[in-house]
Amino acid sequence: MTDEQPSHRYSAALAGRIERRWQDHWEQHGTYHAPNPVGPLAGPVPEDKLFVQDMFPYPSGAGLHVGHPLGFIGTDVFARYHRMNGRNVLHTMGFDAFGLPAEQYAVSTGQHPRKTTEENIGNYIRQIRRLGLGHDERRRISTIDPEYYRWTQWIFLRIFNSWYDADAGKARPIDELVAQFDSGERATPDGRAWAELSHAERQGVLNEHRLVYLSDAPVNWVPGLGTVISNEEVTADGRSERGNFPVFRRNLRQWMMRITAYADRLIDDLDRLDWPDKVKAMQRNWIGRSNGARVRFGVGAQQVEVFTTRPDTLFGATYVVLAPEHPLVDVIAAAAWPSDVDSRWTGGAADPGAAIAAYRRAASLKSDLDRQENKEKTGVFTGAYATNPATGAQIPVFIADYVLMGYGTGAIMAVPGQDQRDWDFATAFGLPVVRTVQPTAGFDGEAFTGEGPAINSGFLDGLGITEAKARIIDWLQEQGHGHGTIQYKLRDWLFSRQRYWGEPFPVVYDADGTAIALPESMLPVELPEVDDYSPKTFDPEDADTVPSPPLSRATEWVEVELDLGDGPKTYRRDTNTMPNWAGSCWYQLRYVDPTDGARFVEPENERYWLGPRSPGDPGGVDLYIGGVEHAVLHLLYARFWQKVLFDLGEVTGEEPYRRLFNQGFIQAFAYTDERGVYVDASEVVEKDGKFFYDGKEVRQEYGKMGKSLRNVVTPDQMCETYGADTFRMYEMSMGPMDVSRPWATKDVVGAQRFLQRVWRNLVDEETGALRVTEVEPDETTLRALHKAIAGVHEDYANLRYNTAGAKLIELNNHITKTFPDGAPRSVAVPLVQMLAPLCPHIAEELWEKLGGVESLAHGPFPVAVERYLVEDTVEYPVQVNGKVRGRVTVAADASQDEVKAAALADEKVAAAVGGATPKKFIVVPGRLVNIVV
RNA sequence: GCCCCCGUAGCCCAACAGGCAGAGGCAGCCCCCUUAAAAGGGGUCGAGUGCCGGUUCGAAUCCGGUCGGGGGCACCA
Repeated sequence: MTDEQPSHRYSAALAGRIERRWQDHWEQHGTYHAPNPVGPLAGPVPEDKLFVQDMFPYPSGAGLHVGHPLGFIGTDVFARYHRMNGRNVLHTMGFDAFGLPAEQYAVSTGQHPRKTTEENIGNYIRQIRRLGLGHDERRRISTIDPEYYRWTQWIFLRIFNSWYDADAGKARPIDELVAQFDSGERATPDGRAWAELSHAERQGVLNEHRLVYLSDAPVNWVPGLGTVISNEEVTADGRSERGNFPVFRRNLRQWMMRITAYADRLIDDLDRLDWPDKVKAMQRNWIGRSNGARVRFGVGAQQVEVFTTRPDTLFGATYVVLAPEHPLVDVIAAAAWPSDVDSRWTGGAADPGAAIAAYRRAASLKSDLDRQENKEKTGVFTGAYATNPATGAQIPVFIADYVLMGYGTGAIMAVPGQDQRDWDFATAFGLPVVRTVQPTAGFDGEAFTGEGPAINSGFLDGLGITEAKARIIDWLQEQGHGHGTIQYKLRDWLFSRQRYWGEPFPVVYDADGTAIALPESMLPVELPEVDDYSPKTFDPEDADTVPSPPLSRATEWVEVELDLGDGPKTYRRDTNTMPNWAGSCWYQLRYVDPTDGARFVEPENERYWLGPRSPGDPGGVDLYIGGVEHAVLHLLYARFWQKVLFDLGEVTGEEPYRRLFNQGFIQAFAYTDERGVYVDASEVVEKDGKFFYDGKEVRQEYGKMGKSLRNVVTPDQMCETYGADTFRMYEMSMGPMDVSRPWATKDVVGAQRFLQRVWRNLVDEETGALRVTEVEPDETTLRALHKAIAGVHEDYANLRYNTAGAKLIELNNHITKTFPDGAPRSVAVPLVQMLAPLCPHIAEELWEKLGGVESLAHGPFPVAVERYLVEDTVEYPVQVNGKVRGRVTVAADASQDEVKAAALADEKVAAAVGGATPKKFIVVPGRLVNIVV
């Protein structure tokens, strides 16, 4: 039983006592407080700083499972390593605490979401504190704190009061645009003088330029959630990421952020970031920049403009297709079919008008999912013909739902010879195919999309695709038929939600319905108390519903009398709230200056922690760790805000996160019984490769850790059973940080045994007394030690904690074997120091026992002595024709000839060579010898 | 369908820039301590790197193909 264990063995109970003690000590002494250059947190600051950040956690009511802290511990080890080496390290953690779960919980219980959210935060802090994370707890922030969201609102207003000057390539204050209109430097849309426009008219004009604007464009309406969502929150199959409800495109008046103005910079600046290629690729793909041309096709008196990335194929355009919703469809549609109309083109209708109406009706009944699953090409002829500007040919104009209104111009020129979709449509409708690129020999496919010389293309013939594109664009411009252009998939960011638990907009509407930004002095606009937190939700399938936000029912709050400069008047507040991403768009800036009441961040502090460090450096957090699931959403929005703030001179960094690292996921096995019901995974036992629960065989699955799979393991359980240091050591030993892997509780004991051995090498398990000796370690030990020091330095700096841990185990195993009477002090000390980033509590305890007076948090960290890293002698394996035949040991500085001589002198090698003259003699210095005969 | 990443002992993982396939942990096996037990101590076994081919004196590593797993995008003109 445990009471028979030596009383000072490093058990879970002892570890727990040590850990609590040091957690209290660190908190009381502010051990992890990082000084700022100026302001309330000012202190002496070394030039060498490091800002390490975890992705903003949402404080879920379920608490942490062992997968969550992987990244948190990873950043902590990195921060501790650098802190011990003398850098000023900023590491903390706050909470992204607005969001749907708290609101839904509030709806079902009637409790204020603030209450449950704060309780969850309290529990979260308790859990992460127990892990020994070295956070500067003065810098904890929470997005729901009015002192935080006042600045979220403030940034919103800065963006609202800005426009994008495409000529300057940056955002500028809206006043400067007003000045341009006022002076006549820039013409108003209808040519009237600025002074002649009414207030509402002026605001209407500015709305077209503001970086935040009100839009009536189609948005993603989710009746099942009662709110609209952004494009990024819609899944590939046209449903809401949250709740998996159907999404409908509806025209609703909503706030939009003009992120498209930054499309080029958001793509181009990816090259300046130290990010995983995968994430960069996802962002590039999402922004979707493609170079091409807009080409105008005459249709009667009208012009239909199409977008194409292959203007070089213009000579092969044999028909034109408009999206069914395209506004010109009704204008150009012929009154009657031509006499010889192909029966496949009419949809069985009597005339084009009827065919179009029927086709549109059918298309509107199809969900996005239907459209994607069924790739059979459908469409109807409009009865109209367009003129191909290159060939002069009259080509039919169709409508078809494979052309999307939302991309490009909503119209295409169809080139079946070079585009498979057009080929499919042409085949179904009996349309001609003209190849304009010579397919490679032996090509037997349909549309040819590869590289080749132009054919059937008049003055383009013989040119490669790139030259042909350039030539035709020049020609289109000369002839006035079109121009080269760049197209993006990225759309503006829908920025309003019909929810309660989010940041209110700092905007009111006057009697004309014009949006007016509140002055800074009126911030924060606080959330009002309401009786019912729920947005009105609807039948998820009912598209004909309109949002009804909870704030609209807070009538006393909505109707407000304010003096905005021209006397007290009644205004209406905006009843939307900001999306959940708003708070996380700028939180690294607030970590830097969490208590600043005068500014969102003091410029000097921003420059120190987040500014560029060298010419061309975009600035930003030095290491940002989180899951890859935010590759597009959060990371794109945050980059956008940062760039706006940079343009406006509010910050010096052009990018928020200089270096990004995606940690892997910890997954876990789950088990189902014969009914397919999940059973408690912790009760399952393995026998001969089969799994049993309660004596009955169960089936093993593998997946995310979660309540529904009944396979959750919590850090609390691990701390209880093994201690936080053991848990940290194990998580970091499981593999490289970026690799996903299965959780295995049974393996944790390995980490605990290691710490027990370290403890035992330094401390008498019976008495608790230090058993470190003053003996001088032998040469072999010193070599092992310094090799470990050199390796551990490199591993920590490169996030290779698994190998760093292995090197520490190796060194400790050496001590165990070599010094049964206790570790020599000169080895024990660096061992403890090197252990500290991974297992800070036990390291502090041992450091104190060794006589350390100051916490080990700020070092020292051992430095390897070069002399012990170079070997005196080297053992070379000697290969003959690639097979190892013998080994020779020579002096490390032996010349190649000496190595050769030694190799040939070896009996076994000589036998293998057999007296033949070597054809080749390879000596890889320090590595091996290979003799080719 | 297109793009990206990954396949090394029973399991999790190492291997600098191509150079003896093994650092570390779990499990297994043996021994010690123990009335007994293990979250104790000591020791030990174990793969030729998914498969096929190429380059090379030499390939886990580079190249081509193939199979398997994971992820992203998907009628974006």
